[in-house]
Amino acid sequence: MPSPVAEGGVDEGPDEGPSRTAKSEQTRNLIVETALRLFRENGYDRTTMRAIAREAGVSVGNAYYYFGSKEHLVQGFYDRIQELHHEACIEILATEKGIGARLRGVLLAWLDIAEPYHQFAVQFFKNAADPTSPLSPFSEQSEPARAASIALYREVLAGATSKLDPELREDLPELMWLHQMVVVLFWVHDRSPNSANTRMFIRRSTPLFEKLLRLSRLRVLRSLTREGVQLFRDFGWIKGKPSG
Amino acid sequence: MPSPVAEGGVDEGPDEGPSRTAKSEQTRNLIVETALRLFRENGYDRTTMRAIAREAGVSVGNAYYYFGSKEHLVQGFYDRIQELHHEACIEILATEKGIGARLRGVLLAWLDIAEPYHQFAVQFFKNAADPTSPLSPFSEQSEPARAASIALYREVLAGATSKLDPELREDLPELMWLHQMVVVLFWVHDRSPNSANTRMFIRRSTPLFEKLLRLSRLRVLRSLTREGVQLFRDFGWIKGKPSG
DNA sequence: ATTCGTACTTGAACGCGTTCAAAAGTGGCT
DNA sequence: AGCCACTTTTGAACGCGTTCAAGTACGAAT
Repeated sequence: MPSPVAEGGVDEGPDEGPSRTAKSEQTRNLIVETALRLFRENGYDRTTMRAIAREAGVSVGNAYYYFGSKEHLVQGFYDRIQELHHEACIEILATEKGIGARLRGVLLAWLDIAEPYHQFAVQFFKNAADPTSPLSPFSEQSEPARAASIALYREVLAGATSKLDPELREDLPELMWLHQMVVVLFWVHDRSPNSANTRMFIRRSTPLFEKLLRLSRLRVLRSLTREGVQLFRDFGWIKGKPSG
Repeated sequence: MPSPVAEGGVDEGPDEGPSRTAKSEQTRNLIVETALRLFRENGYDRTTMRAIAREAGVSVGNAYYYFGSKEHLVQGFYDRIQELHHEACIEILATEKGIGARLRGVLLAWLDIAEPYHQFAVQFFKNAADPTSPLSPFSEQSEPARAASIALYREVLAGATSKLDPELREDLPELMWLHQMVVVLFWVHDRSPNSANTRMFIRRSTPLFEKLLRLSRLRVLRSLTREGVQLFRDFGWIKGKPSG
């Protein structure tokens, strides 16, 4: 499927791992597919690198040639989820028009897609808490995935009919992404069947969120809102210019 | 220092690990002290169980007799911090009277105490994100430490002179504990010298918190506040009765 | 003093993630 | 063909956390 690279052979690939010839791409995919299947079937901890290599028909060392560590295989999980989620959101955003409903739909869609990996997600979320890990959603390596996700929330906002504080509107997509990180944290801890609790949490918290947005336009709350947003900016959680 | 247990010899100790004779208590302490020292000096990852055992003058197996795993040694870190923090807070709470100042003092005191373990804290926070780990601050095993911490925030609130929504007041200590978890998460990610960013974050967010508390008494915000608090209750994050 | 039961201690061994020197494949050049 | 530089693949070996069958120490009972 992927067209072979026509360059001289220098490993100047923009992303991680060795250069991408057709052959190596094939092996690479074989390994990550096998790994994700085993993760789904047996969980992350019980899946050994030796088992992944055996099932894929390669040697352990070969897996490490393409992926720096067992954790790096999890990046495949990110990418897969991202892609499926984006597809699923297209039709949701085409139908729903209220900001609350759009947000709710997007979050619930994520849940549906991530559900098969629930038990395995516990392990992957350990990395998220480690700022030194390239797998942290805050890391530089995760920037593309993060940007794509924030762009999605920009669409959520763009198509919504509700009136909003224009100053807040600018920063909302990034705040919504942070909010999703909270939802994911909730989900990881959720042991109820089919993550019913997380779904209930989304259904109940999104109307509150909508109400909060409406109230933020009130005069009494204006200064609080601004100071709050400025705090987020100054610490680099969202991109707006610092107050300095 | 600890009085020997005078019982028949059945291992019915209320907390984890084997029974506590004077001898075993000594060995246990020796191991955890050595571990914490090495964690401080070399970080968590670079400290091996073999090194801990060697430095303590015992065998590896002996360390595992007292502590179920390397992670369990981290519980010693929790306990140590807890104790020092409580001591430090006594005089702070005796002098400061405003709710914002009290909260700020308590949080900054925690930072001062935890600072020597900063690099090691990254590792320990991985466990916090894992709900299946007994080391998670949300786990059953951490209940005593969590209760002690919440009691501290009850004191923070009790001695404060500010007027508050009485309904909110009841649940505030637990909400403040959740807030501290957020501060810790921030701190773990903070790479600035002497955690200056976290200190700045505390200094700027506590006044906002105070302002938010005052505003919560306004009529327009009442229903939002109630629904928000009820959400926290229904999902068991704080102890108030569910709305069922 | 001997025995007995329990508390404590040992260190070799296991399975894991990971590394690395060396082998095998691949394609362009003469 | 033969050589060369490079990419890809191999699997034994390393160090780690952890386990466990076997040992030792010690107070109480005989």
